[in-house]
Amino acid sequence: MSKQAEFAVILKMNPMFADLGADELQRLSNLCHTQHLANGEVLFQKGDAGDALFGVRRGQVRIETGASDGSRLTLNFMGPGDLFGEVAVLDGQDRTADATAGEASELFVLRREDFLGFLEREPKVAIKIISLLCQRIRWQSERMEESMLQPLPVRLARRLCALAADFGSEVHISQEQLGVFVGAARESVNRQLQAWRKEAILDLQRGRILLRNMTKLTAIARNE
Amino acid sequence: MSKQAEFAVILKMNPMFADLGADELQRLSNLCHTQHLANGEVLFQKGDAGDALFGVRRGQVRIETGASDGSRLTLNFMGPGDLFGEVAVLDGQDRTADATAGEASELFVLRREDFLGFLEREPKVAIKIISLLCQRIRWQSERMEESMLQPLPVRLARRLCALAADFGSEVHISQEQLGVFVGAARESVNRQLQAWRKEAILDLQRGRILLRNMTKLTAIARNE
DNA sequence: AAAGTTATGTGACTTATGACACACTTCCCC
DNA sequence: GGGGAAGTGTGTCATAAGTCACATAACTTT
Repeated sequence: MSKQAEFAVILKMNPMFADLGADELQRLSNLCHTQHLANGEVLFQKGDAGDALFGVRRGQVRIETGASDGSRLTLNFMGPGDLFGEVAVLDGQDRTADATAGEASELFVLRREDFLGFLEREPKVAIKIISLLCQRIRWQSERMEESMLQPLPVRLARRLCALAADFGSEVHISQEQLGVFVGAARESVNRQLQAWRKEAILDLQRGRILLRNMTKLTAIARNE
Repeated sequence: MSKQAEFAVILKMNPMFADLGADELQRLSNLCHTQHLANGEVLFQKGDAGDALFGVRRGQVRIETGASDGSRLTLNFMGPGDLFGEVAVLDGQDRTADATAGEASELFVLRREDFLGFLEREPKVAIKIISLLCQRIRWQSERMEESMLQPLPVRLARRLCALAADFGSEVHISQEQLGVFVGAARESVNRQLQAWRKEAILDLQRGRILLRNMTKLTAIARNE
């Protein structure tokens, strides 16, 4: 499979591009480049211009932010097949976090200028993108309100399920960071995790959570 | 001033269209129609196709939703100069609430098909709209998380300030509805309002709130 | 004007979660 | 291998809000 075809598959998996036709997707994929990153290499930093969209071909990229106390908090892990910077490529606003390669990686890069040129040549695609952005706006306002109002166990279960999608059943994250993710105190996170350990839903190790019973966990995430 | 020029002014006031050039705005305004509504007449209902954007020329339109128990909750009031359905006109999704004229009204109507045709002819405008939608997405995700985490008094103050922008200092809304707005129990809303009444920030009447001291209220909304 | 209906005011209780305090463990580095 | 530093486990307490249960007050309908 060609590089471009591989990128097209990744785009297709993202809701933002899922509804594009095969032909449109192909023409778009043809605009992509690739870029290699060594382990620990910085892809972009907070404040950089958001001038490209990235897709992970292989390796891992960590999205993280420097906290005020100097410590770093990982906000997200992007693995093969993940796409990030979709919004930045459309509006060019500055990055709001840092991105660093967690291991030697290869990325697909779609530059903003190329993408905008494409949209200008294909207004029908622009209109589709507009629809998708609108959906996202609606979706966000529905989900957000809903999900922030959920009790901590639900939010926590949802986040663990999401992480499991990236990591498999062994999630490598500290309880502190998990707390930041779900907007809760570290202690509260710990107590909930303990409760679940007693129910054999998961096991705990230092800096690691082993998900034993995804069925129960997703049930909790769906709020019973 | 022509009808179209009047509509252009309304569009210009909305963040979604504020960045369009005068010429683009004019061509867009030329696509508008007007529509008259008698007092109590229904403009659209939940589930209808979102096939147009509306601007209020004169009168008042209530956006409301039928609650499960059959009672109606007013979600918003649109007065002269207000625009609604901006997102629907772009993505055509179904209305998520009902709209009824609160008095005899005249509306500007911009139909979805006309608007999409316009975007297709002017891809540069489409790209601008895309940027604006992206901004909105970012804005939403920032504000939302932040604002749901705020304590009730802050959320309540913010909502009251927003309502004041539409109503002036005499906000006509029940405490029950206010509770729905800010996602809190009616009783909690009442207790907070009582506290503010004692501080002379506002006065309470049946179905009505009189804002006495907007300075203090906005200070609270900004979280001290 | 009597009766019913809706909106408001308030007290008592419950619950979820944050805050603080500290013990214990594991890892890392010199 | 000793001494941090970082991560984790738990108890105690404080607090914000929700829930329930009424009492009242204000409008509506007949």
